[in-house]
Amino acid sequence: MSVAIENFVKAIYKNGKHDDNDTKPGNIAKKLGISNAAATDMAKSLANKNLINYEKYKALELTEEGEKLALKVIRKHRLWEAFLYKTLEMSLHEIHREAEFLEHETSDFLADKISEYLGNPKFDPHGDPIPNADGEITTKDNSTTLSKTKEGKSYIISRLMSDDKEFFDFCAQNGLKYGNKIFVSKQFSKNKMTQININSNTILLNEDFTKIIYVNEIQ
Amino acid sequence: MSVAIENFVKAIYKNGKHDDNDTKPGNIAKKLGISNAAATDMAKSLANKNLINYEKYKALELTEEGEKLALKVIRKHRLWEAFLYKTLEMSLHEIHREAEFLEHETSDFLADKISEYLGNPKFDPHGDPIPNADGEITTKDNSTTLSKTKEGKSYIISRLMSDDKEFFDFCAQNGLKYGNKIFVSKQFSKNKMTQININSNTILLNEDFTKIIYVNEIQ
DNA sequence: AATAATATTTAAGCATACTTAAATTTTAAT
DNA sequence: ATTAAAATTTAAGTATGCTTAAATATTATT
Ligand SMILES: [Mn+2]
Ligand SMILES: [Mn+2]
Ligand SMILES: [Mn+2]
Ligand SMILES: [Mn+2]
Repeated sequence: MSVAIENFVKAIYKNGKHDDNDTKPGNIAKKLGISNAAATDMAKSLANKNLINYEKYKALELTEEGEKLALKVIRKHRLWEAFLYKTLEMSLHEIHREAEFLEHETSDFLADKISEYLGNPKFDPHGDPIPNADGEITTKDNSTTLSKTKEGKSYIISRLMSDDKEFFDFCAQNGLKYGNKIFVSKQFSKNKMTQININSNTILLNEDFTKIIYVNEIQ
Repeated sequence: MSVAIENFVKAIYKNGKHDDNDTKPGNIAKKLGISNAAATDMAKSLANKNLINYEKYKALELTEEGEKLALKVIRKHRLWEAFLYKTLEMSLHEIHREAEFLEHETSDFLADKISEYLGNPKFDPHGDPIPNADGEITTKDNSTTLSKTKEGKSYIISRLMSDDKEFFDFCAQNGLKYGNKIFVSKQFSKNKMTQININSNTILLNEDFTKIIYVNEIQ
């Protein structure tokens, strides 16, 4: 399958996960930076290949086969991120940028080799789950966003959901990293801002960031 | 530059190295598995982009710019081979197969990271030289093929020039590896077969193999 | 030097993945 | 329920990178 097709089914899969964002052609088009007309064309072509179900004017739905392909691409993406992060010590932003291309030129064989080398990790360096070779994700996810946490509790960072360089730079500078511990000292004005303590520093985060940082409460 | 273009200039560069194989469209076409007509089309298009000089019915010649691009692709290819060979312990055949695709989706930044990780190696696991970031190859190559060696002398393997799985499998099984030492015990019938000793085994190689195994004499 | 064989180029056509502009349908607002 | 706004689809067209078949030029053979 071509790069265009792989990016397309991946975009449908990701948009489909969060029902706020839907999978109508226009949204996929926006995500991929192509015209709406191109998205409609591609939708028809993918329906022909049995990768999606397409009904005029309706949201796009992946078939089982389509979802499998999407998960394969996502698996390769996240394995690359984990591999480059570990071996070459690249930043969260850099690994994502490279993985976006490498994901399409990686044999299943190589993906498995990388996975094995890393000890078959279940999560990538952003905390995103890595599908296994059969396209299954073992997501027992009971994490919440930082914006929903309670004052006076401690949490472990479980996921940094973004692909923005500025955000990742900020995280790196302030020790906001997958697996690190933070303490929520105050929630301001109906959770529009969150004050946390980390590494004996106090930092104040606004909603833009607290909504993409996922955490698990420490019992 | 597209994958098609990168493979094309790389093929011209490689065919141009050994004047037995020339760089006329037909030979490039054969190497890439495309029609002669497609090769002519591409030649015109590359001339337009100033990557080659094209004159009807003549051999194709890379411009300085074209050669730079070819060397960049070759650099990435060989860095990938070295990186995968080291980290994932893949075979010579496997690393080549993967590198053939990865070479086109690797930023200069990532290539430099890989190079640095490996200690800026000058040769890949086949013994092929790796161009540096400026596209320079430091090839002070005084190696000869095994077919030209003399009885009773010892040599170090410096290069395995092939992309054939059977050959590499044979090499792996018999300790024929970049950097390993061999002793030439006999040359048969005008060097059509060569008998060598390696790891206390005696093996007899015919010309198909002795012409793609390069060695340096041990003084 | 003429002829046959081989290689290259031209021509016409196709699939993919895009574009913009116009037509149509859906959705939202009055 | 009409109407206006927004999204989707259709239509027409483009660039890339291929194909096969025919025309043309080069190279090899006699
Ligand atoms: Mn990513
Ligand atoms: Mn991608
Ligand atoms: Mn190789
Ligand atoms: Mn290649």
